[in-house]
Amino acid sequence: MRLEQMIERLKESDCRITPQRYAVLKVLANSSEHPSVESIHAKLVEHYPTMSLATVYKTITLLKREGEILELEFSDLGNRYDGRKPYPHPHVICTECGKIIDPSHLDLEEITSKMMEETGFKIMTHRLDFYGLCPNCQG
Amino acid sequence: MRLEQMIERLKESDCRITPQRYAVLKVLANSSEHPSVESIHAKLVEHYPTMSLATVYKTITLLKREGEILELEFSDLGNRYDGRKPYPHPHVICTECGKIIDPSHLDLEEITSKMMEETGFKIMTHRLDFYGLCPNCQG
DNA sequence: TTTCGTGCAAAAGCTTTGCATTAGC
DNA sequence: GCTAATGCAAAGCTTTTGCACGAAA
Repeated sequence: MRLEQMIERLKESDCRITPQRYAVLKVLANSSEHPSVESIHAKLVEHYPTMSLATVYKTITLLKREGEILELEFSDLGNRYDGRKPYPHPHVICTECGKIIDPSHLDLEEITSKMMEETGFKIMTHRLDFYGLCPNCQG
Repeated sequence: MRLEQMIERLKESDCRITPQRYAVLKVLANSSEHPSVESIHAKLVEHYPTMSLATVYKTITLLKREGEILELEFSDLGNRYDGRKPYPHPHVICTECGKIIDPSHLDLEEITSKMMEETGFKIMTHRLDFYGLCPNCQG
């Protein structure tokens, strides 16, 4: 399961599993709504009143370095995180309410090969986002 | 040509074409390297010593509202802008030197339709970025 | 016991805003 | 002349950093 995988990876890199880190990992492993740093922190402060924003940021930096989290950068919505599927996959984003969902996987292998051929780049990863209105916001 | 198109659009929206705006538009219309606000400003200060960063930001906000510019959000590289092709198109980005190029157009029509069917979203636009090493940075 | 992590507050970027001055139209 | 745009400085956000204290192994 995701939580165990994350913990395993951090231990392999000689990181300590503190209660704070465990809590952040747990939220990331169990959230499908692509939370922000702010929302992770808000959720945790209820149970760990001293939990600081800096610790959430530091844990996320750590997970990014370990490749255990996917960062989605948005200048409007702020950065959002996907701890369940830390590999590139498409997202569908509502420009009205900020909802982000994962549609079924799309295979971009072939397109990626074509891009490498055409540009000479050695492509390592990609990002594919669709923007529009979710069913609720189409009123 | 792009510059004239931008000017036309701003005039239609009753915006004044000041020397400062004209200068920003000119840079955006003629740059293929997807400049940042900072680099646009740096280029212009040489000729217009009083040109302020705020004015560049305000002009870009205006162009975004008018749909005459494409904003590419990156938390590492900072936001970058494409004034030549203000519609969605793929980008190939070097993670080493920050170079951004436009490969030939890819048709995502069919994929977009599939996404709409699957998710119920009304998709208006998209973003597709490939990340890797450009030929120069592969040493 | 030694090293690493936490949490506070301060700093750092980047972008936006308020407001008096200046300049299009 | 009326109204909008400029440019400065200040404010706002998000994210990072420094450092003393506390906790993990």
